[in-house]
Amino acid sequence: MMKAPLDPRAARSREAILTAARQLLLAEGPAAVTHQRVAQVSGTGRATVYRHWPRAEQLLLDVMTGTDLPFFRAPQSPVRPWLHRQLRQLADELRLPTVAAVALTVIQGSLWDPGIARSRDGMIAAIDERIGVALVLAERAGEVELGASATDAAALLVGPVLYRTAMQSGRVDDDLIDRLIDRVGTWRT
Amino acid sequence: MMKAPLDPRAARSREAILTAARQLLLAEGPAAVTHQRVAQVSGTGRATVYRHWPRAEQLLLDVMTGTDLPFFRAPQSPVRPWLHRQLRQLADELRLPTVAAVALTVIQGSLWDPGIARSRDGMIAAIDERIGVALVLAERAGEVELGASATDAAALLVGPVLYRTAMQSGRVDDDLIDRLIDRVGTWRT
DNA sequence: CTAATTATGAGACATTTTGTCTCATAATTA
DNA sequence: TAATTATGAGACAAAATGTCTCATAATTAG
Repeated sequence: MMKAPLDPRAARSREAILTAARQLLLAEGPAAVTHQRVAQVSGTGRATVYRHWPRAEQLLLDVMTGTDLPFFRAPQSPVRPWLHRQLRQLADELRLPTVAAVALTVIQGSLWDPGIARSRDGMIAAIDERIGVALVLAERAGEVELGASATDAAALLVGPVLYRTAMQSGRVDDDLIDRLIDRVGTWRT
Repeated sequence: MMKAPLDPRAARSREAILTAARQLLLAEGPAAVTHQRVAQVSGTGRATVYRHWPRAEQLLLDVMTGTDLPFFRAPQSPVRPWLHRQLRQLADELRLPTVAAVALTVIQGSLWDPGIARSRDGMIAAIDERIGVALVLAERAGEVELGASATDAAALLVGPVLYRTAMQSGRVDDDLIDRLIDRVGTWRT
């Protein structure tokens, strides 16, 4: 990506606007992310918000894609404890209002907004692929014998975490994480 | 619940409004459920919509609670095939835009609207409890030896289905369902 | 250092939306 | 048949939306 050498004033405005929009999404939900309120909160002029993002929905999308969720990066051997740490981090972050708001807004927004749907597909594909890479790594090291494809494994691991945090609004304890990992294949250790 | 003997005109309006609101939620998302648009689509007067639901968010909530999801009702013995059928039905329904829209709007809306949060808690508690009843039934029949609590079992069963349909936007095949059921305990059959 | 460029905030402006009325009318009920 | 009541149409003020212009200040080019 070529980033055009941006005028520092524009960069400042852009950043202030994105921050305010994120703040509004957090506090009051996506419906609160309007040009007017973002202008108020960010301290910028209303026209400036319109200049940078003519449509509010695009701003919201940028807020969400801007908050990238760094999960399951850089697998380490042995894979099991690494996977446990990643799932723990995922569970912990999903309890943070910031992350939950972005994640659930992406999930729901994909139903009607193709742009958001693409964003979601990107995130999910990344997660699925990273989990796949990690599990293959574990299998090559003789650490596990896989019982599911990468996408199935991702569903088996992440699905329950999501359900527990977003639906049951409860904590994911380490026992549950262990149980999830157990059921993705047969571990030799 | 005492239902006040309602004027047929009011009942008709109410029904038309709810239908239109559901339709709008489906087609364009919760942001489209405004008094004005609902009035247009339903063919009722704008004032009538305001009379019945002074706040649009309340109307949206009624739309969602009105669409009740009849899952995991009335467990049958043997439990395993019944559980399989229920999960299949859940997966199939979650692929319907109607159900997905309501479900995901509830999930996301609970972050900011306490009323929606209560609604979600009710749904989830019902599902968890029904799954729990079914699994205890199976255990008493010697069909399975449980390896998880009711809420854990619900997360293990429903979580992956939700992740596969809502996030990976893919089909839940019967093999996956079997695998899910397998991992909720040790089955004797 | 100076001059040209450019993003900004303030605000004007027409348009649309929102929320609250009133009122004549038609459906319902007593 | 007469009284009640929900409705649609529309008036109305207030707020929000989207698009302008313009003077100003920050930035950049020369």
